[in-house]
Amino acid sequence: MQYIYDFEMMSVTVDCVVFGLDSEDLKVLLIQRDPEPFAGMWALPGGFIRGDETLEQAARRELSEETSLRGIFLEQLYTFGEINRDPRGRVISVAYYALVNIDDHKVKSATDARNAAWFSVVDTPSLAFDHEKILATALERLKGKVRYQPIGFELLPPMFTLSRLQKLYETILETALDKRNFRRKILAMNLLEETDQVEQDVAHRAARLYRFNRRRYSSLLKKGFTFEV
Amino acid sequence: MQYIYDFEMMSVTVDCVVFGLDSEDLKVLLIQRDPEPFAGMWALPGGFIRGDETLEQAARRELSEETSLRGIFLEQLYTFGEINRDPRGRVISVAYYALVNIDDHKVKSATDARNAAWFSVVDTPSLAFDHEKILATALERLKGKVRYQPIGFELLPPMFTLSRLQKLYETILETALDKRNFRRKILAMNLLEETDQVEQDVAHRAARLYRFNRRRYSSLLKKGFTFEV
DNA sequence: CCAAAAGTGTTCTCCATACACCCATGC
DNA sequence: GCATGGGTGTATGGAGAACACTTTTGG
Repeated sequence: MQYIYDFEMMSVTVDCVVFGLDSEDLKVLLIQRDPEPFAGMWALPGGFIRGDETLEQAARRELSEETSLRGIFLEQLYTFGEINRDPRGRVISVAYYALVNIDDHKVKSATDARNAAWFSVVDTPSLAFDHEKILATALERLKGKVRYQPIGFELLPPMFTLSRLQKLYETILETALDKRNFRRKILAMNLLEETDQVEQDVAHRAARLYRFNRRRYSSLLKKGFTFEV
Repeated sequence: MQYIYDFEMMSVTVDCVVFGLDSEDLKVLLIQRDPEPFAGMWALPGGFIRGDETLEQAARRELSEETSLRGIFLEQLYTFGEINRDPRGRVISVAYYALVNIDDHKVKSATDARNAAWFSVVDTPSLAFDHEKILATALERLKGKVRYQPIGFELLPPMFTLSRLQKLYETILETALDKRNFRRKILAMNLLEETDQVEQDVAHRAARLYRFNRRRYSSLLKKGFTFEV
């Protein structure tokens, strides 16, 4: 069977917006491009999709090759298809966004990338292609989604304090939250498990550590529960 | 500049899920395919993207060619890239969904399509390619989005009764709503303009017609207002 | 003992919900 | 005059928002 003509072919890439969170702010992982075009410039990790891999497989492969990240939260964001978004010709890009616990992932660069580094999302260098637009779209999506789905936990280690979680929402949503109200609301959802451990090496009273219970979330989902911060 | 190799090229299509609403239920617009593969089968309107058009332009062109629809609400849905989703080879599809006032659009078929027709979303024939999956994704998106953004109005004529609007939400969300509470809530948002007209040709008391005020919505948006049904 | 963050209850307001009857119109 | 949907108010309960002090720990 052959009904496709050469003139209908184009190139397709994936680009990944990887978010991380440290004690100061929300960060995005960028790589410094080695190949032309835009050699030397900062860009989102990504590359061409191969004929034998799905979109998500391509995104995971590129992440692994360019940043050594594996097994992380990854979700499709949007597909960008402006005609001149790539100087090499007509290239359509399927963008993904990813969330990682930044401490687990002190990244090392590899093929295609000279260098990889975390940048504060409020202070990024200028980016190759239309990657600034992709980043802006990803940020908007993250802000919208984090309130209604329990994806924020992907940015934290498995065990975390309630203050850390609150600060996460305050950072991403750019608002202040009331400590007592936040705790009451988040605990009332019954999605957090209290552990018997506390944070270590702090110069004040150590806070209790909690764990997000995915299992409980899926079962509540079926009963019509909706997460909301 | 030439850095792209032939082996990195693939075909890209757009497919459109067009929703309409009549007095009974939510409908989707399908076309009966003329060309192989899947000749004779029902499918979503769509086709190959050309080198000189953006994704949205391609979607609008295909809609216009295959269904004569123009100037309608259209938004990107998701990109489907399973390896064997198209028997002709590797084809990635960028899906869009559209909302139309079904009465304005008694569709006529044209090129590529033998026939176009509205089907109830709860009773569709089996579809070509992975179009059933695309339709399911679109339905899910519509259900999620209609509650938080005023897109439902796209399915209605410019002037409509409150009962019609309520029925719209009841149909899409598959729930019953309380008439008094619905009216109070929707009117309290201040997004509907009361007109001095009433519906015509009904065998009972004629209901007042309202109009959605887009202008007012954009200005409220800036003040942090969020629509919610 | 001081600095730093942890942890904890109550009040008030507002919004969502539940609920039933009379009215206007066409036939 | 009857069938059909249009149109309207009130009472209750629960959730969100505002708000400040004591406790624990390390240095």
